[in-house]
Amino acid sequence: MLKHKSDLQKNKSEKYNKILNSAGAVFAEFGFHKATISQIASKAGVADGTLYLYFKNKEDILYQFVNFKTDAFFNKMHSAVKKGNNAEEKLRYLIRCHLTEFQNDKNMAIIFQSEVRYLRDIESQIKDISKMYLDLLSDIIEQGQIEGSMRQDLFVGLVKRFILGAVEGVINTWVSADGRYDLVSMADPLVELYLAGVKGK
Amino acid sequence: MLKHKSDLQKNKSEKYNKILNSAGAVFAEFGFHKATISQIASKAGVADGTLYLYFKNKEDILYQFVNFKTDAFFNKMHSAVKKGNNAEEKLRYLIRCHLTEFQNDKNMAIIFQSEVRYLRDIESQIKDISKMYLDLLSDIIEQGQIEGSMRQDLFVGLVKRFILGAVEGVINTWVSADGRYDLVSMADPLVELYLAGVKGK
DNA sequence: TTAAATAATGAATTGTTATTCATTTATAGT
DNA sequence: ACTATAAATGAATAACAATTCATTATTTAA
Repeated sequence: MLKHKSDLQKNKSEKYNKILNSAGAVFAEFGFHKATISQIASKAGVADGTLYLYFKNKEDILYQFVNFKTDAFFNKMHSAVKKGNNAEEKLRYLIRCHLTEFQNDKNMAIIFQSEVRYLRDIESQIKDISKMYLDLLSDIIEQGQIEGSMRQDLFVGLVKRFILGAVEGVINTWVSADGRYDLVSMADPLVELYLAGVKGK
Repeated sequence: MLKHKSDLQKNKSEKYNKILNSAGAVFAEFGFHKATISQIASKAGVADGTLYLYFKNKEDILYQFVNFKTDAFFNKMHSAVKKGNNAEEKLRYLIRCHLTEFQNDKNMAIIFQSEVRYLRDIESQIKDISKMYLDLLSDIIEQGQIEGSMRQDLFVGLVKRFILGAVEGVINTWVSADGRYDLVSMADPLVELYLAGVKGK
């Protein structure tokens, strides 16, 4: 019966996901290089060899993890941005969404923030997080300029990196503090800083 | 004669520095983990075993490199800040100095920006770059608030991370682009963004 | 000039861990 | 129940690279 097949698919995919999540946890805790296949396998409750039925090699596990998370992340980001009726709102929703997603998935946050080096090395195959993010920001800023809510004299190429860098700085601090405070509450103050800057009246 | 001794010192220290610089280049190119002792040794023109006369182990090489660079970097940063007569000027000199130093020492820039993960792991022994930097920023912001050139309602803890994050974002982009454009020219526009934000009049 | 003493060498050793694969276990269809 | 197919196992292998150390070269000082 069909049931069999779909059960099988489901199990396969369940094991695949189990491994992927375990890997996420182990990579986040020890870093890609210090993480071992045995650690991941044992956290997933399978034998070492089993990982090689689902993944080409260790690097492929990281690769799949990041691509999977990136996809989900960007779907949410796009939805969030769509909710805004103008550039300012879009920016606000974008930053709130970013911080919310990272706060809700600390393993992802740690891996995205700390495995920069390794991700750069495989970046050609990997969905490029920064690129997609920066593109979103470009659109928002350009819209803001058209609307008049953002300055005409901004150099978009710099502003977008400025914005992304600052969010990442805030996330890094949160990661360093082991996620012990509420990251999402930083969103609005952060956006306010982007908009108004630090200069006195 | 004394000459002998000082020559010896000099040679020793020359070889030590040769290895350190070679290591910097190799770490920057391949990343700490993929860099091998043989690569470093051969770039320094010595035998593999020689590294162990000057350094405890591979990790110690990175450790010495980062500490050495950090010291030099912060001396420059402190001098730069001192040149400013008010908070705004100090901030401007700080950012200019940061970008200048990183532009002039790309290996250092790459290692500081990309080996986050590894540096975090040994951070207890290592001079903490972020901490020192954030402290400098705190002082500047607080001074700005006293002077009235910076808003009273700023949450300094957030603002300083915001500023550091944004510079690092700009540096990361430059590193990704393989240092092909002038990083220092970003300093003034960046400071202008910190101060005035992106909001339209 | 020569004998300590010091520095440098690089092949051999060691340790680690990713990956393989012969074997075992589970599943599906008849 | 039985066979064929698929999935899982984990001990054995392979690959790699850090570290060591017996040996060689260089420097020092009398």
